[in-house]
Amino acid sequence: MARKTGSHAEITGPAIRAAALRLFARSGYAAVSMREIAAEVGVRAGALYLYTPDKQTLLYDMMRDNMQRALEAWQLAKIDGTPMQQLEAFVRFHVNYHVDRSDEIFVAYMELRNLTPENFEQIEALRRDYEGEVECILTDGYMSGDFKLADIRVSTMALIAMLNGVMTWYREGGRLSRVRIQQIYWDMAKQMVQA
Amino acid sequence: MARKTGSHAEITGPAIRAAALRLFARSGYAAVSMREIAAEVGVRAGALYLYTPDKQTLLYDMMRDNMQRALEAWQLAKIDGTPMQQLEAFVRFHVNYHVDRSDEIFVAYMELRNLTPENFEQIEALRRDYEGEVECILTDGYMSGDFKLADIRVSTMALIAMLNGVMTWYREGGRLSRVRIQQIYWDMAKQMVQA
DNA sequence: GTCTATAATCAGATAGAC
DNA sequence: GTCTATCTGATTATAGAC
Repeated sequence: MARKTGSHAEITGPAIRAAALRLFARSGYAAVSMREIAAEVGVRAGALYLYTPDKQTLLYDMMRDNMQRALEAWQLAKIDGTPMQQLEAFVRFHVNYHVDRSDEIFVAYMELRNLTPENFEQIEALRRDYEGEVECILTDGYMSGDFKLADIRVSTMALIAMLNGVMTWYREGGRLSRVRIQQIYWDMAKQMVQA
Repeated sequence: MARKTGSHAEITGPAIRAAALRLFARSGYAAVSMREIAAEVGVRAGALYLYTPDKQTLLYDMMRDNMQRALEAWQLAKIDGTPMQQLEAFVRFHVNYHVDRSDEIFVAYMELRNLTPENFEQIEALRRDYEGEVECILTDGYMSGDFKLADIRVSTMALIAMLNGVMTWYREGGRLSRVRIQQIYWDMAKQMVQA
């Protein structure tokens, strides 16, 4: 990995973000030093500051980009249709996205408390946008009588929490295929909301 | 809080554990210094080492005690009966316990990666014991035909993840009473497993 | 049992050479 | 664009006074 002096802006920038993501996901933001990130990339710690003003901004930019990417991906995946069809699209999207990008999602959930108050507000707003998408679907289904829910807000939190669980246990090449896992979670979600 | 020299072993020990729990829950193990814990208790950092050999052991002892306390509490709360009755007892216990001791549970989930490998193994074993209790109930219900589950293992993870969600949003004095929250989660859990 | 003082190390971040 | 060297301050943990 070690490398001599030279210009590699195009690869070093993304490499830093990738290394930081991997290390933050594994050990947590506070436990990872700038020197560790640099070593993973193959540069010295000082070189990192050509790409980020400080460690906090490195975390914040990463989380903001990840949340925005997730929101954009959902905007592309969402469909028109009945509340039940919309919910199925969401469950399948969410499970798939969490399996594909578990480090990003893991950091987005675990490192909220390591953001400065101002940065936290920004990320929290994006997170609420994402939650709002689910709450809209559940509200539509509740109003139309398609869903039976004791409490829309709690159901939203419960559904998301249930689905998020997949990222804590899923490992590539495990017992269950991605499609099978999608199907299992969709079966459970359907039962949770059914009228 | 500040206090002069004197002997207060009976109160300082518990005070350290309480302060560490609160601070670890709020900011994370790696982001909390021994000085911060000491300041919260009203002593100097050196005094902490009369009560713990090091910071890692402080975390490990706390997590082990918390997991064991949770397991013991469940042993007292669990009942005989049909799988459905046993599941109801578990859901109500779990939600109640998470609401009552959210800091303990939060630390137990968030700080696993800050344990040394040996300590992690111990805590992980206790966590698996707890999960095993749920998996047993679901297996019984599946075998008897009371529950309809696509995959017992995934259902176990999904149920626990869904219930754990309560600790991320519940706040004392909020919109919903504890009994109401128990009921809502039990309704959702029941729908998730119903045949 | 707690304090003060300190050792030893490591953190984030910057300056200037190449 | 990266490195070496360094600044400044914080960290865990210990030793010895009281």
